[in-house]
Amino acid sequence: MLQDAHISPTFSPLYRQIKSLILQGLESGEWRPGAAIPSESELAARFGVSQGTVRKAIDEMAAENLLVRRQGKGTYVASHNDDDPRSLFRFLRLVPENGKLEASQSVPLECWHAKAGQEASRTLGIKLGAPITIVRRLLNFVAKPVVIEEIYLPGETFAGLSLEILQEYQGSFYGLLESRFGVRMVRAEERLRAVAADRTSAVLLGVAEGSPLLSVERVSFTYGDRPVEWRRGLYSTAAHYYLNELS
Amino acid sequence: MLQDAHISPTFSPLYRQIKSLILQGLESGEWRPGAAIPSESELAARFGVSQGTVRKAIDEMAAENLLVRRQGKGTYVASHNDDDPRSLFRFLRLVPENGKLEASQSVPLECWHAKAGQEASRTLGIKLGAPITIVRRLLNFVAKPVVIEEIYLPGETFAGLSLEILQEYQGSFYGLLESRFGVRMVRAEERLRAVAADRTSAVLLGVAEGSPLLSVERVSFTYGDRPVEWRRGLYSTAAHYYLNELS
DNA sequence: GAGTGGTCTAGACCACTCC
DNA sequence: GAGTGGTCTAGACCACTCA
Repeated sequence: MLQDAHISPTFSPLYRQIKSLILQGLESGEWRPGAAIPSESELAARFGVSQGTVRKAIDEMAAENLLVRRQGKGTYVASHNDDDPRSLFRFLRLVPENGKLEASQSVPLECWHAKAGQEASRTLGIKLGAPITIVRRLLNFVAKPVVIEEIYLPGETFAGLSLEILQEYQGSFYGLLESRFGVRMVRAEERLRAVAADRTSAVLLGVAEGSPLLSVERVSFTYGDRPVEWRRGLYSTAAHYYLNELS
Repeated sequence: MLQDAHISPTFSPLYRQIKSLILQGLESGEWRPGAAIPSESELAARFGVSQGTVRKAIDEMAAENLLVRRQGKGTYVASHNDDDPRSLFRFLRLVPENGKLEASQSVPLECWHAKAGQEASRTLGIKLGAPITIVRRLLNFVAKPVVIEEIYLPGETFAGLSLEILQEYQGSFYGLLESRFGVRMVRAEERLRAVAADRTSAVLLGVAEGSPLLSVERVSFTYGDRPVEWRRGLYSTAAHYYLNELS
């Protein structure tokens, strides 16, 4: 039975308890990304609350991009593998200057294994010296390289990731992590700076050494605000810009 | 009387009609920023709908940062002049490297009047040659200059804006535009690029000429997605970074 | 036509704020 | 204690999807 909503002292409304119960279902893998969760009335019966209460819980989770409602069909676990093109660009804010929506193409360059240094262990919340996997890749827009990134992943969570897997996979990087390792990225923080291009980056991006690049450092989180990815990208903003909506 | 919600073909639910009615009250200035709007039950009576329907309309507007709910007190028109420090930093995403929340201090340098060129007229949605006001200013963090910006405003909307007014005013720039000109910024789009510092910017920011700076171009919108501000800033990201939350 | 989410209602009670 | 927003319920009906 559910805790009575009105006892307190740490008052938590019923719909939030329902929310965390649904969240448990997501974390435990009971409902996988892309799959449908039970209908509102079914959940209401299971949890012993009214449909309106379940509705409010789901509403909040839909607003947080954890669930996706589809009228007439059902409620689904949000996924990076769905057909909605927006979910592809939800984390990549780079837009071509001419406005056209170009498909970006990922070119994995390297993938190797290492031990977590101080910075990696701190940002990923793992032990110093714990295994990590590092991916180096290029992002092309219309066959021209625009982004070079290095991605740091906790080795235990993504054991078995290799260059071959990256090259084979059709779809987005987060789609791969989701379908192959069952880890779904829910939100991320990006820190942006302007930096000068070093020699190797300049060559890869086809710009002059020392020319200004946009440095984008990202930490991504899965359910429960657990950090599971740390990456640093260098963006060439000669023909593209980073678009951000403030509200 | 309200349009019946179930006639269609362009079906618009009742609560959205209520929403646009409340929006009218905001645009017309019936309820000014910082002031309280009528209670839910009062609005329900006025519009001839149930309280739940008004509630849903207000919920959406609160999610869009147009209104602010305060339990036990009432619902208020969102303002850049409230005491909540978050509303100050809602549009300035620059964060010091050391993590401490520093107060930024604005130093107006110049304020002059001109005629809108092609770019200004297009982004601000005004006629070519229409009057515009241009503000040039520095942003200091702990007495050190970190940002230099130029702000383009439609002259008719902000008639009378001068350097003296800018220097006198205590509070944020958007707070000034709001209390003095009755224009509230609701959302904005920012386009970021990495650029090399030109001579004058380098001097003002205390960096070497040619060193990388973050160029931030912003278009801000008031109610009804009407653009009313265009600005370009150059951010020194030596000791600060631009923080963005992706979700 | 059955099942899903979406809207709308009316009413009860709770939590918070202020007088 | 009166007034506000916040939660929860139960029930009706609508819009959409799919078979």
